[in-house]
Amino acid sequence: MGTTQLESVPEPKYWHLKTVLSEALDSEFSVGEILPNERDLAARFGVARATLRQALEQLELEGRLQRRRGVGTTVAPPRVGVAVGTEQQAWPGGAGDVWQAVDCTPAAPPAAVAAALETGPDDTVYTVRRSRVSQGQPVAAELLYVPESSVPELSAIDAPSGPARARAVLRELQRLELEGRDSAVELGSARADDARELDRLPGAPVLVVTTRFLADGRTAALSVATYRADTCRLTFGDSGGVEIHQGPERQAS
Amino acid sequence: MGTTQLESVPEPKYWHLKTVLSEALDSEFSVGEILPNERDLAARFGVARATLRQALEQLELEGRLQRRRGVGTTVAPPRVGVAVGTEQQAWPGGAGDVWQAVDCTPAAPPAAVAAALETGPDDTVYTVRRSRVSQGQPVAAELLYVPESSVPELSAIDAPSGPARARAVLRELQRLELEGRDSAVELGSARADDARELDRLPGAPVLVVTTRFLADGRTAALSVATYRADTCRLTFGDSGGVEIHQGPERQAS
DNA sequence: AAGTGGTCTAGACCACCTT
DNA sequence: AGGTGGTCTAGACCACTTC
Repeated sequence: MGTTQLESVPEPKYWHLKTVLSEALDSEFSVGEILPNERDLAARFGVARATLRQALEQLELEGRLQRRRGVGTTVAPPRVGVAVGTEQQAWPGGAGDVWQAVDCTPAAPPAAVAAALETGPDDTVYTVRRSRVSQGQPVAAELLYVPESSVPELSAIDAPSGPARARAVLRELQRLELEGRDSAVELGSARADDARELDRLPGAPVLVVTTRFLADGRTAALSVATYRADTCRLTFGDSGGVEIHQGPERQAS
Repeated sequence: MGTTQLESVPEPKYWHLKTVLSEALDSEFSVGEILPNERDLAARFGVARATLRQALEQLELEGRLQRRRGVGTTVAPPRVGVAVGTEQQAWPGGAGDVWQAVDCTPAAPPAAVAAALETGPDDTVYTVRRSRVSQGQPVAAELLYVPESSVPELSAIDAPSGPARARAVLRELQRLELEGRDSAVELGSARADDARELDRLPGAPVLVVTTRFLADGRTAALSVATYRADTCRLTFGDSGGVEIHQGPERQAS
């Protein structure tokens, strides 16, 4: 009879909430502004705090919000574009490299890395830790695996301490002729150590960029770089990359 | 005195749970195998269902699990690598294109797209919907925006219906000389229509690849492609890209 | 000390798929 | 009809930051 079936697929509350909040962010808030706390927001929308949090989580995943424990929830600035494709058609550590070497330890790598490097289980592989900063914020942490066979001239005496040894390894790498690289991007969640370096909680969503450096017809080095997914837009290709953002952007006073 | 402060930073339950489950997946389960249901698993580990779900969500985000309402939770196969960088240094729709045209509607695009295309608010822009299938599974949905000025010879009479008109637009595009492209990758969540096409729920995590096609010194077309983040590894560069996976892989019987 | 977001619980009901 | 995952509630306590 008269029971017209509108809303045959009822929208979940948190989904509708997300839409409402998203529009409010565009029209009523400025970048950097602090939102009301979760308990107040939940009460205002008449939902449980867990439901509100589900909406906030999505908005944070999309880079619209930033939440910090003990502080509050703020409107996030647009994502920063970080170049990962070109601009560095060279070895890590070459001219114009945006990475900063942290330290370097010789150790047997994880099994999956050893397989990709085609090294035996007992071959030593240098693990270089590097970090990348953009606009004052840490955006990525990297583990660069360099098998000993790629830097045969390196002697342990060259550099006793952390960052110095890392730079020595990178310098030795330049002696090889780079034949090509290929990369892959996938979604992951931050390990505890990466999370600390990226100023996020463990499990935060990250974009994992795995790059293989080819020389001498084999994989001469392998980089696993972990980018903050909430704040970064990875750009590839000729120039900067496209920025598609949703609404008006204003600056907090 | 004796109260040695181990575990000064107590690990959250869901995080520990995730680790335990992850190891169990490596050693005791095969790809495609069905896990016990959430209520049983929660009881077995002595936690609330919500806590268990927090762990499962992370594992799904990392591509280790696949959950389907009404069915159950299964062990996911390794992510498929999908090439997005090279292999198609040509216009969309050219030889070897892996995309399948769905339909095409002339309409005013979203404001953000119009800005990137540098078109006026009243210029008509063809919106071509395409989909990409890999190994029998839908992996991506694309919206390709082509301003009318990029396909001046196109007449509406050429192709009355959906897919045919889409192909006509792509064909006209080939007449321009492609000068370059640049792309950006970022994390997003699936809109309702994309989610339906990707066989996921709305809000599912996706990798959004935005590509600008340059010709005549301007942006001649703009592609916004939405890839399933749980099942895809985007590869760029010379060859296939590296696969780093955690543990042993077996096949379900 | 007070206020914030992060974790956790023990329930309830719903939408979807299989049988 | 019965079982699955998805949504939602109303609380509680904890970790962290700021005052």
